[in-house]
Amino acid sequence: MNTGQAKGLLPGGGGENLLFLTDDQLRKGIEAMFFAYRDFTADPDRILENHAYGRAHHRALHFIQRSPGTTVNNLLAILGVTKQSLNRVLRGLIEDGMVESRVGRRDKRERHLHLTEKGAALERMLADVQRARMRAAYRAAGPAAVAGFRQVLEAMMDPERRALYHGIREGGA
Amino acid sequence: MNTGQAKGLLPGGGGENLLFLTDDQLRKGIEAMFFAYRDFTADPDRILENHAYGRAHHRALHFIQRSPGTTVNNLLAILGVTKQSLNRVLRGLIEDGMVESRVGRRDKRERHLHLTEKGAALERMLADVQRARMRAAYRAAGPAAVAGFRQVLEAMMDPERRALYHGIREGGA
DNA sequence: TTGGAAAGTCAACAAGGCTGACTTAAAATC
DNA sequence: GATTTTAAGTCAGCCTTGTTGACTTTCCAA
Repeated sequence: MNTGQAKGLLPGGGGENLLFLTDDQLRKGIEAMFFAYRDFTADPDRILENHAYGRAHHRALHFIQRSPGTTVNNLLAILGVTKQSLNRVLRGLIEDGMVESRVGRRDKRERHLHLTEKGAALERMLADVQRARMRAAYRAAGPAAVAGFRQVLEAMMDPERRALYHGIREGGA
Repeated sequence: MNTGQAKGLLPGGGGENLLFLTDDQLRKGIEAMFFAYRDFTADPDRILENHAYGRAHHRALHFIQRSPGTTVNNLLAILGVTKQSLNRVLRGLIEDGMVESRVGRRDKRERHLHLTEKGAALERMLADVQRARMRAAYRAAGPAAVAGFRQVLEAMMDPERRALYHGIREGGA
């Protein structure tokens, strides 16, 4: 790699300034992702510690809240982990009375996942602190910056993941 | 939480449109971070597998490349892990001839870290694929979006981390 | 009736975090 | 000069969360 693009201006190009594509700018973006992601997860992590849960539990709670009645297979696709890995997490949440697993009505092989009152309360706590940080960042940066933020993140996703990102719905038996 | 802000428009406010601060918009941002970060790390991860290394090794290589001659303590602060955790990773990289650890000239307690030729080559491979994804995303989104992307990520960082993000330099001897 | 899909389980393993305790060497301070 | 502090490194043990592989149960659908 290290294509000519890194130089900034394309000599005969359309005249657009391509300085934002230099290796240095790209590196700053990469480091920003690394640093920001750490702090992005830090607030929920602190709450999870008190409950003997980890980030994996948070993710499960989030997407069950987001799509109540979602099936295990569905969740598997969203989270991108193995059945065994998800099952361990889910088992804990169900045992602790955070998540309810209901046998499907149409297809009895499926299990539809729902948050209990208790689970919804925990999810709300986690979402609140994470949204608080996000809201502060959004407010500080302003609407135009937020639009750009979302655009770049979306462009960074693989096409299949982008489809997931847009099309989380299903569930609901 | 769930302050009135989530409603969108402040009735008596300055007239600015605050729809970008709704809980729904914030949730989309949170999910975008989750999905994008996965794919952001996926390309280097594939390369690392072939070398029996993990993400932790990548991070070490990146920041040593970025600040040649940096000390262990310095790297510790940047990565935000324990000495024991970093040491395990660093030991592997040194044994494999990827990283060189030189006793400090001024302060002989310090060890200054440098990439070897071999280490630099691996780091270049990792950086190349990660930059390629970043470049494609930047190009697709355009310079204005990129500026917003960086602004929001920076606003998401804790102040101390933001200082680190800006002020990685030191090292050098 | 049979094949395949959805879910769940057991076992074993690895990466990469963590804590706590302790050593060595060298610098800094009293 | 003696003492304290700092930088680095090490050993041991633990946890979470990911992995593979093998196997079962249930049930839908061809």
